[in-house]
Amino acid sequence: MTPLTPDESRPLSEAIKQGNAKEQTTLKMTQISACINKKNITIIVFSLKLSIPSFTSTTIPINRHFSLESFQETCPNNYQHPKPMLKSTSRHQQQQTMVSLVKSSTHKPHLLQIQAHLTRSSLLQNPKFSLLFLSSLCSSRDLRYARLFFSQIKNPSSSHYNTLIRAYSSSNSPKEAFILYREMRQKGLKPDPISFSFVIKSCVKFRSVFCGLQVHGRIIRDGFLSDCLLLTTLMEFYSSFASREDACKVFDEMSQKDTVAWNVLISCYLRNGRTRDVLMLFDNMKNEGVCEPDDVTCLLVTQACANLGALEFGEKVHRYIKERDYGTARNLSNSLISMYSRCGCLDKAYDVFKGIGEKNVISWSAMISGLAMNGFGRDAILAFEEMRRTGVIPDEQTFTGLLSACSHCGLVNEGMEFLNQMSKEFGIMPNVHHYGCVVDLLGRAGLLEQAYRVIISMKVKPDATIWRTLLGACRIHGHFTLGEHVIEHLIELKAQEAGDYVLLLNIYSSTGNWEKVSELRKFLKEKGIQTTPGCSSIELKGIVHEFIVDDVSHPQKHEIYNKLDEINKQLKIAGYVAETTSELHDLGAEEKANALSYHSEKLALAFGVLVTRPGTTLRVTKNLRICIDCHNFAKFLSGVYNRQLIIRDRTRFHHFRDGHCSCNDYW
DNA sequence: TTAGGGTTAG
Repeated sequence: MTPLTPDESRPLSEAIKQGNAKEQTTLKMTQISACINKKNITIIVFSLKLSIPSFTSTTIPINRHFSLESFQETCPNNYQHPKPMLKSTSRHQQQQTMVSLVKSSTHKPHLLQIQAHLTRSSLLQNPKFSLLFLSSLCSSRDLRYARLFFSQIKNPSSSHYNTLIRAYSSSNSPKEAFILYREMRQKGLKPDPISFSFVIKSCVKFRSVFCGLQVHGRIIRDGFLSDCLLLTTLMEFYSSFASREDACKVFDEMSQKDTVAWNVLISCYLRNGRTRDVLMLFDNMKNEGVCEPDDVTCLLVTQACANLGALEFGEKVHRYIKERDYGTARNLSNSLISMYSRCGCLDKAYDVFKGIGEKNVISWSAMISGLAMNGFGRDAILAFEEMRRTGVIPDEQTFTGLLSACSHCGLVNEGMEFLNQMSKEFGIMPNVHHYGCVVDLLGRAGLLEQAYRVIISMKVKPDATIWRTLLGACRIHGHFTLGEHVIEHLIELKAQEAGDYVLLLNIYSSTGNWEKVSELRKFLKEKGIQTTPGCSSIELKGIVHEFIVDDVSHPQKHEIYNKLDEINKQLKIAGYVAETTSELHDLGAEEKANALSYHSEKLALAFGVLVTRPGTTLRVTKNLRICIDCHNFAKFLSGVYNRQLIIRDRTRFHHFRDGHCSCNDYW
């Protein structure tokens, strides 16, 4: 006999049921529920034999040993034939039992019986009890009973409304919360700050800026602007509607900003693409000393570092995590794996991975994706096999990582095998991301027709990204007829972007089709389509420097351009020849070479060479795909200037060392 | 026993 703990409430009712065969027969027509609070356990036997609800209950202190005998001892008379206890027990006990019963019962007929009984009895007229009962009903997933019960209450108080509003705000019909809020105001009842925050939350959930703004106005009029928690909810509301400025305004107006408020602000910046500012906010928090960053802050900032490829800052956050003893949190570790992988720092990602005691599917998938994006496709597959051996079940994202591993390393057969395996063995239907990897895999391998057939035959609707992937493959293999065809699909989806036309231009120019080039350029000019400027960032000593094509904004611009000229000369001596096919203009060879010189990644690299010593690692992140010329440039630079280079572009990592690229090839 | 806010960990 062992003492009971709250976790054992369910096994307890099972234990009673399984007592012995005789007991089972006796209990066949009854439902047994057990309800536990800090001190006691209440066991309720609910009988279905009688036409009106009848039950008996007993309460045992939690520290006492439980057995079927002790249960029978405490209620010897009622055990076998539960009698309607509502007639014989005190009112308080009745209420207690009813509430316990509702809380532990998920059986609909019971709820209906209880409610029918309540409607007949006088219990409903007691506002305190009706509130209790309403809140019990609200804990059920199905709010229809709560709504029905609510409609039977003659004069619902604001507490009644608040209870129901709270339940609806996190339900599948959040709009009901707003409707109830309006109704209560019409009746002259005033919501308090707590119910306001539920209403705001529901506006976020049913995506209505208009309703949310109305509520904000009312909050101002009712004078609740000093409530820090309510204002945090409002910040989240503005943040979720991409109104970063409004969220900031609310933040500034807060008299007391706690860590959660800072976290909401950081999450707002992260969500709205102001990633670099997230790092600044983290520093502000630490330096101002008012609010110490917590584990959630670290999680958010880690993601920002991953997006930026800001390794040094990420390491700083990692140190902070260790200092504050957050290191054992698996979500943080998993996020760190992703951060280090996305910064091209696989050994550190692996260190974090090794340190996780119990690795879950997310830990494994993060590691697999990390290996994949850094060009270690075979190791990603080995990791997957190891994961299977440890008994972890793969999910959708595990296969995304695996398939991208195959596409990065040109493992066509393996990739097709995994695509087959995922649905057959694991029952996971390939989604658009999985197909995207397969299209990329086939496309890069030159199997363009097969890639096209995959898109046409897949069960999910092809999105713009998947067409764009195929367009990229057309660019590699100079297949302009299929490229034109793909653009048509993108136009059909109304998703064609400037970058897509640039790819098509690249296809035309790489095949020397200058007539088509000028035709398309004319078209772009007429339509006013602006191409996205290339942008590269490099992190040095914890500071992220950004460069755009032909950038002249950097304070050290003269030194950078001089350095770039010097590098160009040196690389030419080493055998570097400017590759011009990806350039848009139909220029002379000399002009082309000049036009290529100031791509943003070259500026970032020149700056890196300028301020570091030989032997260092330079990490560059680019928003678009790196062009073949810059790829060559980097390859030569890594040898001539003795720098290890890790360039992350829109699709993958490129590692360069001693004049070689880890992929051994541009693609 | 009406009872609040932030993390899409990959």
